[in-house]
Amino acid sequence: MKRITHTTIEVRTRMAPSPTGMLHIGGLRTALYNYLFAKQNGGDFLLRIEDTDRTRFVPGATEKIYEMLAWVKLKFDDEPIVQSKRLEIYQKYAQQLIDGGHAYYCFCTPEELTKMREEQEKKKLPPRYDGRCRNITQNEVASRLKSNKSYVLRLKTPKNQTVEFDDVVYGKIKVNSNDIDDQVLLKSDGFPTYHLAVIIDDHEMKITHIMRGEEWLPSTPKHILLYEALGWQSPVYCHLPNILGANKKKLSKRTGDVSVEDFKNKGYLPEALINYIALLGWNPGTEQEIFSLDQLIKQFDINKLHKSGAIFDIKKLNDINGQYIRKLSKQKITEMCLPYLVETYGDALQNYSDEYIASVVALEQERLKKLSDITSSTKLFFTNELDYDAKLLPWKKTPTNAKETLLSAQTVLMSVKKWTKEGLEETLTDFIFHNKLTHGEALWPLRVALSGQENSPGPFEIAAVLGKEESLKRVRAAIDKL
RNA sequence: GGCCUCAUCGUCUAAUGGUUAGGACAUCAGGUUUUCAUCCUGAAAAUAGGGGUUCGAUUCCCCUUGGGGCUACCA
Repeated sequence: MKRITHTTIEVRTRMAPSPTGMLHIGGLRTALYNYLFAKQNGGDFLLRIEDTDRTRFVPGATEKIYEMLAWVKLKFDDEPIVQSKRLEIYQKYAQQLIDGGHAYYCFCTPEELTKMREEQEKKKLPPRYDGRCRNITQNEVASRLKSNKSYVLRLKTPKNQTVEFDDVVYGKIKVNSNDIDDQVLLKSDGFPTYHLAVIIDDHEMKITHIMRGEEWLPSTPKHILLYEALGWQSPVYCHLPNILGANKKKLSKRTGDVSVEDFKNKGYLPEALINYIALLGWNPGTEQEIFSLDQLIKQFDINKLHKSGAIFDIKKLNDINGQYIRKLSKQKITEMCLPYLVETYGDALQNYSDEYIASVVALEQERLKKLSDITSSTKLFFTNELDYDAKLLPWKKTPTNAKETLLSAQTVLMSVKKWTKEGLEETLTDFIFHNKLTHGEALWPLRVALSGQENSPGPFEIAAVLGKEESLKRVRAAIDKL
């Protein structure tokens, strides 16, 4: 296996998405590893938009990719390369391949090709181009071109030759060239296929290390052949195992959220997402699990990349995201939760002060797995009327005392001078002590009275946020229910 | 089908010839003088199977099984 030790040349990596949809988690991790490796070696991380398939092009997708990269703070160097603007370059090298006898014109129609494959399938042969256009004479080619026949360019795969390369994660890989198809290089619309474009661009961009998904592993021998045909030195290959869904298949829309934007919208922090996906296929070998981007740059080790695919586990992401959320300052977390609150409560939010909203958010901070959770747990703070079942009020251990304790608690509350969490706690524990009550029988009904919920923050916290008037109003309403 | 490839708790993983196979998430139990959450403690939980090599295999080799990827004028 190829081990990357120190690099004497400048490291240049790239991310090469195709604008056919949203940037997804797998693509982000590939980008991250490329970024980390480049940056830890003081190199460049480049971006290339692979838009050679006009039929799958999605308007706006490129912009989304930029937006998501910016969100996770993965900065790329230089201007992005856009493949659709480089057709002459691909055509120039394609000609070079033809001249060198490494590529040939193929005039087969799509119908012919389907028919060919059907026959191969019937005979249980591997579906592959049978090379029928391989030996068309130059004169014949010239005359067909003159009559404007539609054509593609195919790789002239050498026969019975071993193609081998050394992958950083998978080690030595050998393939017999007989198993390599005569891949189409230039499509009939004049656009290159991935295989042609990728080697030309990587060469011209001076990419030194290619880290890409393992789905490219089988086509790498084709790329090696092309590098040899053009007389170029091939970069270092480093194929990354796929990120898997719960079904152990490549993560896809069917397994749940895969687009980075979905995670952003749900309130995952970019730092947490980056932290988590960095761990999907790599770890430093220590017990550290929380990493900033800078720490990842320092500690990432291309030689410690795993071979097998990791299942994306939302529970673990939630845990890490929760840890990041808990570290946020009160001001920051409030800012970040505000859009979700506005979306849920709309204009009603106008009735509450900034301080009030901030203290509500602060109360929920340690409970949040993701920012969007803020909406479901804060209803009790943004309503005038609590709607709950009176059966919730009595404490399970002393169910008969609810009304009585609430009544006396009410009296005590009315006398509280320092209406703060601490003040309330002091007064009420005092009250509990003097009346020989247990905490549960006094605090459970009070907490339910204030929250209307089975689960909520504690009564002191809620009352402090709500204020004296609203708190007493709720206690009175609870007493009326009993 | 063919080619490539992978295999440690449910999940992410540590341990590359000698460990009671470690950690984290999730789960369960207990504690933190009310619930939830946080925090703390504890429990249960894995080397796919079979052959070798070796004094000794999670670790090296082979086979089997199982999984994944690719097999387009898509990337």
